[in-house]
Amino acid sequence: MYRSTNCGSLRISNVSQKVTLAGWVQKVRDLGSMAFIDLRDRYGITQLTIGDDSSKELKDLVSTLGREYVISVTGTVVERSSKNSKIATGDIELIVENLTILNTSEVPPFTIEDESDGGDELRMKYRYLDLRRNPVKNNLILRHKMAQAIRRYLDNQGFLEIETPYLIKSTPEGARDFVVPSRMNAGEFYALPQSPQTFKQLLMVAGYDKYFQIVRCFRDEDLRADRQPEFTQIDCEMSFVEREDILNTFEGMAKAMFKDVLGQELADVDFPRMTYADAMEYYGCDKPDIRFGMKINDITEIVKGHEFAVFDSADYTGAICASGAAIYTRKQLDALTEFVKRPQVGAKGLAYIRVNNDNSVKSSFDKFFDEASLKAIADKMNAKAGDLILILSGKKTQTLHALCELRLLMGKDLGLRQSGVFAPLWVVDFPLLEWDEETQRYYAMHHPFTSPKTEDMAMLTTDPGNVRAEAYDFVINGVEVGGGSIRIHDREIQQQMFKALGFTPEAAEEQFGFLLNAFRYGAPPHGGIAFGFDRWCSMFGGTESIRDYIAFPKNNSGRDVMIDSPAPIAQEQLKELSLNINKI
RNA sequence: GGUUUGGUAGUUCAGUUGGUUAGAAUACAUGCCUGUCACGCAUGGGGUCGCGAGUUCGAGUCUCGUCCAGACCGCCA
Repeated sequence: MYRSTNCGSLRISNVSQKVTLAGWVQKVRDLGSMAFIDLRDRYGITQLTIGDDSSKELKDLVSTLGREYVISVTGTVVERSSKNSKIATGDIELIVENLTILNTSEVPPFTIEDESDGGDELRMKYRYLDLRRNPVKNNLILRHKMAQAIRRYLDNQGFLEIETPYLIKSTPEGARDFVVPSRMNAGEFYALPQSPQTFKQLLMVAGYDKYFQIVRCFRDEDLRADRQPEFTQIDCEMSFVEREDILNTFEGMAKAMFKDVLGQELADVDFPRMTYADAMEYYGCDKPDIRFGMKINDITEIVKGHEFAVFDSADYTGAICASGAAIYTRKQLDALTEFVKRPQVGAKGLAYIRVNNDNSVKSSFDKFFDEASLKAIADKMNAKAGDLILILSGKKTQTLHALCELRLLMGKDLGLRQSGVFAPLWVVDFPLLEWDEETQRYYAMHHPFTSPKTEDMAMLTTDPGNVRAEAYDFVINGVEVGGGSIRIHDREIQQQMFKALGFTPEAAEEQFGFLLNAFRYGAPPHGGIAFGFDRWCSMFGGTESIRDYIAFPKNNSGRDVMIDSPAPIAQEQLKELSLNINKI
């Protein structure tokens, strides 16, 4: 027998029991005639004690132990004379009577402790060692709990978990596909799904009116801290529903997660709703962090006419009011200016009005504005003594984007974006289409199966750019956690939609004929939502990188540095697949 | 594709204006140590300064190229 219990379970009530433990040697503290071993497994750490009355054989064996050796020990549980309150088993220790080395270990390349000395790359290369560490292990436990909470909730609501295929067909819309060559069909390729979108809609046609799946999805796009080429979605779809039914169902799921996983009771809280238009106007982006206010004010008109060319010539001037930031020094303001001028943010410069404690005002453009005019701006923005108004000017879209970034930075600076505080939000009424300058055509903002809002339907042919979609995003703390829509279930409208997207009827038929066909046979009204599971985990776990919540993630370049993939394949394999590599 | 930061001992890092034998901590090894739990003390080994070229009497340090890694922009229906 390797073990009778685990390293996290023994307590004072187990004293005098004879037990067998197995695990990894975390640390040996050899004091000469006696020694202590911290034995670790998934469940915790138990201290093993080799007393001065132990046999020479046992002491010699202990002296050969190194970090991460796998051992099995038998002994008696005793109460410690000096207890350790830092670990759950700290009241007891095991007096070792018998010790077996099950396997040795080389010295690991980094310390396997909560605060490891290993850098990211090294920990990824030896991920199986990294996974032994508590912080990573706890993240995977959190992920497991979340998956269980989701399945419990959706099962209770009558949802069926149904698997959909991974080997499907490439489509030109959306992200780049990962493709898989077919050996039996030379020159033809499967694509890995970016999402099971069309399949879940077909399940609705088939009458499975409540479907979900915790499913891997694939997108061949550049990575980020919160983006992996393969990631997991909580994919859901329902029939005979309107938007409200979906939002209510999944608000319920979110609340169940908050309760089951974080112990936060939100049953009586209604998640706020915000239109896309308002989100853009007041927060400069479609996924606002509403843990704090600091809304964007449009001051384009009231700052014109003071002979200040920057404002007078601007398409748009917007401002935010940072409470209590009037104390910012010249150096800090310069740093903010540098921040907004970075190409990623894209502003030309930064103007400010400081409302001093005596209510006098001072601005970076005093030359053009008298005190009364500055006060008028401050009043419009409800600025109080001690506040700092930050102003950006330029083209509306870019300026709002820059204001959004600036607002988030100020929120962080002023401590308004606390971890552990969660501000969920529904953003609704997204535009249906997005104009692309480069290709001179419309693209579906969500996807081509999204239903226009009924009242905007008529504009689909006359003014497609202003059609709103029955689409919604679920946002927590400025992170897009999920998104979905009511789908088109009418063949005619779906064809109109493809037409608006520039598909010829033939192309639409070739790409999505199976769906259009299905719509001939009694497709019910339906809609759904998909949540980024990895992101939601990292949100609840309190970190920004989703890599910490994936057992074996890929690095910035899409590589798995542990197994060293992707990798070339053998000439014979290429031949079997009828492929020639033509490296440019 | 672009912006930016970094690459020096097993690991995390320091390294001045270009100047003698490249340091610290930790890890590791050996010895001592009876209550440790970041054990302590002593001793010791350990370096292609990412790679290549250039400038120079002399390059870890400066220049160019290149590779790798991180963050961000584009991209991600």
